[in-house]
Amino acid sequence: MRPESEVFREFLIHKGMRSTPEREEILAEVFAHHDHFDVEELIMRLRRRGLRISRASVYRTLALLVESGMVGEVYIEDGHMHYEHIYGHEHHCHLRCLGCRKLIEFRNGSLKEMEKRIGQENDFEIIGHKLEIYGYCAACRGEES
Amino acid sequence: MRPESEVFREFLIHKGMRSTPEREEILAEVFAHHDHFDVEELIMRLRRRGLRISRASVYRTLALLVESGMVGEVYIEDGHMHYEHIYGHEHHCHLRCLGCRKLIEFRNGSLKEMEKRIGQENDFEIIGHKLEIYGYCAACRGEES
DNA sequence: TTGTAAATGAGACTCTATATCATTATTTTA
DNA sequence: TAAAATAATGATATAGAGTCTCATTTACAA
Ligand SMILES: [Mn+2]
Ligand SMILES: [Mn+2]
Ligand SMILES: [Zn+2]
Ligand SMILES: [Zn+2]
Repeated sequence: MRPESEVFREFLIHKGMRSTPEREEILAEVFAHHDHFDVEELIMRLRRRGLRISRASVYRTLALLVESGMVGEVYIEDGHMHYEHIYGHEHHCHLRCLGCRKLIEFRNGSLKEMEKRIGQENDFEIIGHKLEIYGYCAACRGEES
Repeated sequence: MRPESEVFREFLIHKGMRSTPEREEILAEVFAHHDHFDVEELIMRLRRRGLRISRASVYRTLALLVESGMVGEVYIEDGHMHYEHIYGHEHHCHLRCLGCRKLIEFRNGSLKEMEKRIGQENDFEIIGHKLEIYGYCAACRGEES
């Protein structure tokens, strides 16, 4: 698998855009952790590494990463957008606990077939999906009973 | 099936809250159309009916309707929340066209079984799900080729 | 009818995200 | 390499969604 930096640089060049230190640092930080982060958290992580990249550039670069398909948006009912890196990872969906708000990842092969069927039934060319299942995790069920 | 107003009133009473003309009018308007609306649109519809209900009350009442389960939140990448009435309707998911942004509803029986399996595999008590599939509708595919 | 607790409405406020624009950096061209 | 052209950055202003405050009004129950 080709390194993230290379793929991103190619994406930028293809769009007639430039590779900059800021963009490379943000990319590196985004791929340094596997979790669901928000912009504020990302800025903090960059700061901790001694980098003072402006909020505007962080927002702009995240938009580019999403457009490139290397980063995904995660909807968390929290008033602001969250993100996760995707490139190099198998597609997954999210289980959300309504008790502790924890987000659990799970893989789901059978959605592929379902997608195919739904596409045919609705005359739709399907590119992807977002599935979030919500309920209660083991820990939260235990506490209540 | 019991009328919306009755169900909502019961929900309010159960919470120690009061039934008010504003809440009833908002409820009625929400159930007057089957579509995916935002707060601004809802306020406009109320205005057209000669009602001047404050923005704050509309927001507050929508939150109650969502809490009651009669109304669902619809995530549209548009900078603000959208809603749809749910009570009295079979559960459905959304197909979104990346071309014209149209939102198509579809029903999906096989997700029930999938939910069951995923719940067992992840030790999760599943309450519900949100599935959005995105791709290109027939019209948008036609235009391009 | 009266008292009390809750809801409304106007507007201030918060917060996320975007737009603006002067300055700085990168890339191209000569 | 130097100069010109183009794009990106960062500081800050701005926009917009949604929440909060609080004085006034209303619903409900005693
Ligand atoms: Mn994830
Ligand atoms: Mn719908
Ligand atoms: Zn939990
Ligand atoms: Zn379309």
